[in-house]
Amino acid sequence: MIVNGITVADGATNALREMILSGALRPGERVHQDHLAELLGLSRTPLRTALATLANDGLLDYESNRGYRVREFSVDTIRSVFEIRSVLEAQACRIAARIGCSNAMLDELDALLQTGDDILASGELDPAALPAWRQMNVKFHDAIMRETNNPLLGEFVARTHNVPMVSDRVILWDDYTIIHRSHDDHHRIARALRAGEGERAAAIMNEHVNFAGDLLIERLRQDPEGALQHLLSNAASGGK
Amino acid sequence: MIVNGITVADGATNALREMILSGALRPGERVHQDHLAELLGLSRTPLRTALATLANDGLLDYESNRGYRVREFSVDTIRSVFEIRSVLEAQACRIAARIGCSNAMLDELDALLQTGDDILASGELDPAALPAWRQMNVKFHDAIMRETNNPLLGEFVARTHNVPMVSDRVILWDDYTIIHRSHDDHHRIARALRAGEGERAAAIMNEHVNFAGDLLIERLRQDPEGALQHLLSNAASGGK
DNA sequence: TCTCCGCAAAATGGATACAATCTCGCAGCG
DNA sequence: CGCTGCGAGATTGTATCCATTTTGCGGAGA
Repeated sequence: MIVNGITVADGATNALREMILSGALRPGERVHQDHLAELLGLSRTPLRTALATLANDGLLDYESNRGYRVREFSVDTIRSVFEIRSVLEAQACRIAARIGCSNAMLDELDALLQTGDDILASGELDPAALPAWRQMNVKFHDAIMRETNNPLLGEFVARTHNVPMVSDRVILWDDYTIIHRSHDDHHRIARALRAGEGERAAAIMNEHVNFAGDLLIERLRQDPEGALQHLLSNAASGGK
Repeated sequence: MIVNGITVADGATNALREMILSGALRPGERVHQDHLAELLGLSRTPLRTALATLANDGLLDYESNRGYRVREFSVDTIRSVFEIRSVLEAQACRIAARIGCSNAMLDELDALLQTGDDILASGELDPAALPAWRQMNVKFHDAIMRETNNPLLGEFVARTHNVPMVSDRVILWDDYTIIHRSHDDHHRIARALRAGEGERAAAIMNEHVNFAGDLLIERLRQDPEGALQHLLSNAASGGK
């Protein structure tokens, strides 16, 4: 769905999304319409529109006459979403290769690869470089997605980002080796796409996304509360 | 999103979905709130809730202060959705095989296969048997989906059904050879799942769904108007 | 005749009021 | 002592009203 941030309801939608992703509204918590409307300084009508939107996005659960609650995402659910994202992004590689990537797109990938190389050149992970890295990463995946000429595919992947912590805005920025390997995946994916090797690019992309999921879940298991808080604030600060 | 059809808004959502899928509201047509509210016998408030829901489902387009229009789906878009459905359902096979299918589920698949065999036993396609076939087909795909213990996967596949004619409720019921082959796919998928051969089941499922898409698109190209009208009424009569 | 401006009608967005439903505690009974 | 049923408060669902924006027609001027 196209969002034009002109109406009050759209503003409320964005505000609520941030509140949920940032943890201001806790998973499982019930959403009081009167209370929230007063907090946001609007009436219940646009608020309800926003709530319906977020429920359809999968961030809220709804039950008749019992209102909305913030959806709870188990670790299993997060794993599930990575499984979905991995096959969708892999399919994007197949389609892009089949159609044939444009030179403009391949050049854009090269520029993004260079950006990543520069960030990693120092041999260590500078926390200050995280936002730039995140932006590079999002653009890289977006560029492939756009090249498919399959807007639905992009829509579906965007939906996976509605699950907290699955977004490619969330990066585990603490292990140089892992990040370096991840960027090496980017290099190999770009090379495969340039060569028209769709299945090869798809295979790399599939593992690329799946491993990110495995890593995230491992961290969540090791330190559920700490990792969760850190990652949520990480995501919230990366607003699009 | 869970829909419990208790409220007026939920009823309006379902009514509108049928109107769109059945073609009562034509693609590109503008949706007048006052007019529709009167037609459905309710006020604009629940109607607007329903419109917002369907817009998020992707059946309507929305623009601020200019209301809703019925979304137009090109043939390319339909092709795109089959590409998405094929990889998602294939992934469902992988997951189900990895986890290991329960005996209850395998028995259910066997019963559904038998139902299909019985319908095909006559050696020709009886139009009267279409609803039973459609039900069998939906249940077969659903059973695999449920076995993944990945509710998100089912949610995502359900979203693909919001695109007219992509739903597995829509069957091209005119070529015995093709239907027979399709059911043979079902047999092979079930056998592979029983044997724990996830990748094999996934490969068959992928082709199974993709071919259905190719077939549908070929028909749409041959006789755009006729096939479209026939299939839409086909889908509308198959309400869940 | 064409274009542009402006106003009026229509349609949407939002606020408020009212109805229906649920929640939860308390009292009465077994 | 625990369970059931009732009722008041809280909360959600719907209707109606008003404000804002869009749209389209018509007239004035070039």
